[in-house]
Amino acid sequence: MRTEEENVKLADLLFPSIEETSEDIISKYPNRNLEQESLVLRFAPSPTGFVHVGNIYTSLIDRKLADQTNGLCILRIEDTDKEREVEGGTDFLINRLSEFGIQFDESVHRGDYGPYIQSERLDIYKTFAKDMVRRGVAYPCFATEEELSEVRKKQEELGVRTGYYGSFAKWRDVSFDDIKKELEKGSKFAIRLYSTGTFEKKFEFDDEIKGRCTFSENDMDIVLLKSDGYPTYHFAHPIDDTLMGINLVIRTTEWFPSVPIHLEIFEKLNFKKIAYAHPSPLMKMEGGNKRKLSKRKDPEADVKFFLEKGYPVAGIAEYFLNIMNSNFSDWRRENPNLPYSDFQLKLEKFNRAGALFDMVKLEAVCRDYIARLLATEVYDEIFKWAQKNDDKLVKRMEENREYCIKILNIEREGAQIRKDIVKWRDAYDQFSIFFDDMSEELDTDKLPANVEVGDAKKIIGKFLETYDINDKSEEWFNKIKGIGNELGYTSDYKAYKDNPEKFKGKVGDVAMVLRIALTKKAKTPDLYQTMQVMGKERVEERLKAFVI
RNA sequence: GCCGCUAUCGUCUAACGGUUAGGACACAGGAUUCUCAAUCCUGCAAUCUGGGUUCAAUUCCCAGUAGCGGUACCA
Repeated sequence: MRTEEENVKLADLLFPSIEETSEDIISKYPNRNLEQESLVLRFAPSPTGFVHVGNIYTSLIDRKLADQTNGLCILRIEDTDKEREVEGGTDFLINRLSEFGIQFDESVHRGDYGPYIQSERLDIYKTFAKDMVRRGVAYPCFATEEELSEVRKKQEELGVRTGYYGSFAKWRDVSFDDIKKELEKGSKFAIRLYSTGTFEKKFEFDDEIKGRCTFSENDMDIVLLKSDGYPTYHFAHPIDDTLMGINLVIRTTEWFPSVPIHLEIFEKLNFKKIAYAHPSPLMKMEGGNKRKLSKRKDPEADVKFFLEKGYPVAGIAEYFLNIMNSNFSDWRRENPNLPYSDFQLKLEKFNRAGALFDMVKLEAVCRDYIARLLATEVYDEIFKWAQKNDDKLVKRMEENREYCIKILNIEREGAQIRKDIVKWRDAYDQFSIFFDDMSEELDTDKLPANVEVGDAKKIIGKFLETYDINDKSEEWFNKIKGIGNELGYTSDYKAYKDNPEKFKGKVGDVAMVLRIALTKKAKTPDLYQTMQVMGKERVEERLKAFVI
């Protein structure tokens, strides 16, 4: 047991270089001048050089809630684990986030409540740690890694909870002199919380997503400051979020069990508590079990996957919104033309279990999203994607802007909207039939089985004789019917169905011949529109080549 | 092991204690059509198990089971 005076002496002994007090620091972070309902949120990732889809999911919640309440969304870099840190990780992260349209009001290079990188805040944490030692609510611990794992082993054998608590907390009540002696030996120390909780005591707590929950009080003397001088998450979180004026902490459920620890630290720091919301992470089904989307096993866990393939970031956001608040899809149906930012996200509507990440549904949402766009907008998006992924495509699109827009506009304006673009990479399929150098080779096996190659050439020959680009759709089709009837391909489907043997085929076969002669493909958009977009010259050229 | 959270069609989910348990995606069939897509119609398909409470339970309570998370000088 140490006296109050001894604790004051101990604090100075432990942190001789820290001269500021915690009050000094707090005074540098004035209250934010915001409306009461405005939320100040923070997205606080570690710069590991990898951006997980879950990061996009979570940061979207932060950004959205801040926007909805005229609040602020802050980026804070949590680089306190030197083992996992990657060079350039922070810039990489910021760039990736911005590719997904996530911007921050305060970030590494901007804002008055920084620094926003934890490794630049070490003195702040030390100041608070010193203050806590002085007040006897924290203490130095000299236990080595080996000693700790031995204790853990013993605890496991005994069948009791593992951890540094109660009688297992060797350095908790050591005398000032003994600590001083250890210090003089040059031993490294961590600073631990002097917990006063009782594990047997339960308390209730309200989470903004999970609702009312029951916890045991924390009784672990968890590490606040590691022996390398860096804070643990448990310590940095209350300090940073308090100083930065955060009023709602959103973080995934892996933090949920640590709530009692954090609440106790808030108390010992004399800080006002901050509301929490713990959304569940995105899951994946494997062998009948759910698991978190894994960096190693799932390519789609890395946002690079979506960026490279060109999934529309707004579509991804809409899919996430769907998972967060399932009423989003109803809202979308009622408001097809509003941006998703108009949707009111509600924390209380979040699902409490983990949702499975469903690529099929994601693609359906992306498809619908793109279907709502104008051809020019689709062009712009594909172009932006190509600038990062395909120089040849950029060139092609620049040189053929109007042509490309016309292509993308096929079956887009009007009641019938094609939904065959899911991602920008699908542009290749859209463009390929319209550019000679992207075209496939002719494969006569694709012709309908009942049409001889000779007949096919006859069909095309006859078509060329009467082809007029100025024909309206109806006239155009009448000509095809006429050619068919002349050669024994009926346009009377009923008659054909009743007596197929009386005919060589039906008009559909004739149209198919034209389709293949023109595009080399059996599946294309509306043929009439396709020909209108291609233009007279290209159509005639391709058809003539087929006849030869 | 201990602590906590969760449990409705294959998936995401909706349902003041009273509903033929609703929708979306997927799937199957049909209509339409020059192919494909789109569109429209139809179909398939769910309250984890067992106890309570109640006139009445998907809903409230308890237990079990399962899944998830935590149990670090990682975040």
